[in-house]
Amino acid sequence: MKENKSKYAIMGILSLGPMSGYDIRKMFQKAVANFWNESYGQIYPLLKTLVDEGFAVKSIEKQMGKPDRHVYALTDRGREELRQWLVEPVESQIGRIEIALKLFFGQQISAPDNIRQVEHFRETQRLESEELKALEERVKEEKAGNPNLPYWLMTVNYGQHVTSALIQWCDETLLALNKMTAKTKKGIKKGNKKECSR
Amino acid sequence: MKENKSKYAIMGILSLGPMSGYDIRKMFQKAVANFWNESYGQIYPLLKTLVDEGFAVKSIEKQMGKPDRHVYALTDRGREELRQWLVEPVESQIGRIEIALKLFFGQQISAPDNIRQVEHFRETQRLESEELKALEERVKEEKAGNPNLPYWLMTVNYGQHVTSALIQWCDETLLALNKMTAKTKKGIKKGNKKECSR
DNA sequence: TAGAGCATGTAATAGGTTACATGATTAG
DNA sequence: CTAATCATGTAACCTATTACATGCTCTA
Repeated sequence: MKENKSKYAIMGILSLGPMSGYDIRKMFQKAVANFWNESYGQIYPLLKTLVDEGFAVKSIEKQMGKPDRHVYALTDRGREELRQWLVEPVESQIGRIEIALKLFFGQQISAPDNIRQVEHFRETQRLESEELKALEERVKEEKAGNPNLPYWLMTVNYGQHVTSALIQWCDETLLALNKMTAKTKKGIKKGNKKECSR
Repeated sequence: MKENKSKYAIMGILSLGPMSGYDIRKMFQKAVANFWNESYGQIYPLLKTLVDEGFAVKSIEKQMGKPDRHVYALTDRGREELRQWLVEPVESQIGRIEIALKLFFGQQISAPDNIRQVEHFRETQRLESEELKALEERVKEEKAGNPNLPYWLMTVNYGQHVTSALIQWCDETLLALNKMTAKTKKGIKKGNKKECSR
């Protein structure tokens, strides 16, 4: 069980059509950037091993003025290997969530510092949410009729569900943090009712 | 910006009190397992560097029958270093979400295979959700009065928001996948109305 | 003329898991 | 008697990012 996920990610991209390493990178960045990424340092060496294993074939396209394109295409064996991975159930992966880790140690810093932290996180999620909305529109337009479209929209929807859940969590958490500061301040100075509405 | 997160994670655990590497591992497993993890292979070498950098001090507790405990405690400098990290805003990290990647390539496999995949994922989230509920109860009971408690509950809440959002996403996605198969089958045999309610 | 885009790749480094090595005690 | 728990640590290995090296063309 030492499966290399990057290998399958690259094979998956190649299943959409023959591509160069450069193209693959661009694909990662524009289509799946919100849940996956691969760098050249992974892509180029892995393309070589895919060829060695018989999962892909390479052909060279000469271009004028631009460097040659090394175009890779999945073989039948490669497609079969990919399918086998796709049907294998995903096992739960414990991601590293930095905001949660920092908040877990929140007692070490002041309440306003924690609030600042959560507010900043909320903003990143709001931006992400907007990007996903834009991506949804773009992909619906550009890929109308493409048989992959329904699946692609499901992955966008995944991100949308997560971001809105996190924004909600931020709001709840900010409320709780504000209550904590309010309690602390009450003993020092009362009548200090700052706006807590949201 | 080559910050080693594991280092800060370990310092954070040490901020809760002096501990051995063994204790630290246990802490990760029982308190933050749903969003962070560290293996011995990381913990022991990093504890050594923490001492070298002056962020922790080591003392040895002898025990009878059991191996010695190497107990580490944060120094003032260590606590300061930790605080500096805690207030630094988290930058968005693009996690690798395997279920989304597989679904992105869903066209390569059959609709029932995709359904099986999402149903399995849903089940992992349901289990996770139950574990979080149990963790919440346990921590509320065991850590009543502990000043860390409110922060710890916020991190549990994070997980709860995410899991319920994902369960909802699974239901939506399963509905869409079922519609897709229904459409495909309509042309072949009609009157075959399998239950799609949920 | 500077910088972005096209296009390939490698090397150094960092980050992380797993297996291994050791060995006593205790609970089932 | 077996397995788990206590307890430390290292070595081999895998995975991943970043910086580097090269060099042409097109646009601002």
